[in-house]
Amino acid sequence: MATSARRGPYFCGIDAAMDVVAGKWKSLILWELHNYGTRRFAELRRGLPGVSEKMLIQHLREMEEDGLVHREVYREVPPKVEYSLTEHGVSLNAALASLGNWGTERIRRIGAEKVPVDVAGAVPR
Amino acid sequence: MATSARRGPYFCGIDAAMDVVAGKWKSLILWELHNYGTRRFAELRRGLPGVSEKMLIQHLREMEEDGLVHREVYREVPPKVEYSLTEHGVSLNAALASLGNWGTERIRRIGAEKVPVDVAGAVPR
DNA sequence: TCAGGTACCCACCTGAAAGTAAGTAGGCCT
DNA sequence: AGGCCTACTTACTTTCAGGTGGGTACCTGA
Repeated sequence: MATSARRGPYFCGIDAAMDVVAGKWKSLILWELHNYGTRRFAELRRGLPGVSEKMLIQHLREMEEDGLVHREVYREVPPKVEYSLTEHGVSLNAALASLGNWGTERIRRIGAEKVPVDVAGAVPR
Repeated sequence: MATSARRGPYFCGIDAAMDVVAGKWKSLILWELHNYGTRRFAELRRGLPGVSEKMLIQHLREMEEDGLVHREVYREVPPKVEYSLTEHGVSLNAALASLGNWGTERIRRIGAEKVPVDVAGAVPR
């Protein structure tokens, strides 16, 4: 995979969507950016407990290539970079909502443990 | 992972749902079973071009453990096993619909290639 | 008689995803 | 003077999903 954009061929729409959200942290990044609107690199890192810098960067770059995430660089010292969702990122997040509901229901059903991620003002899904 | 049921801990609902659909062929299996209602092992294998027997079995077993798929064994010779979706499998499939639409839109947008899988009477999503 | 169908199980191998740990460059705080 | 902050990059290692190719037991049709 490296850094090149994933581009099929796909069996179906699910396949194409999964290709873009596949990655240990991508749906969480989407969720985090959705909740905060815009986040700096270090904020995201702190918001996703357990993510490594390498994986966070890699996922963000891929999501940028896939047109889900916008990356705004401020040429300052110390460096400042802000990430936010693009229109496509927002719509993908919306499309994930029903899946999130299903998953929440499953967690309740099987009584799985849930990692508490305190996202201020976030509505659990 | 092996064959044990995945059971978190999860960050959120998306996480829990992804855990269950993660796997190269799972969403296709869901789709296939949804279209045909009930399918035998060899029918599924032929319906998913490229899948190996090992992966198909492995995925079916995991989906059975996760309560998505029902496995009906007919003690005959030659052996006959029928797979179908459970209530949870059906609802998961429904929850995947909006994601499928998003993916289809993405395929159109980036002009990705689509592997033609001819599922008789199937509505592409 | 022997290939081909049924639904699997098993051991081994590979490639890609993810983890680990280090380095970079300039500024701020103590 | 030394450590921490920013946002990364690079190299090396580990892990594991998935692929490959074999075997099982029984029956059917050529």
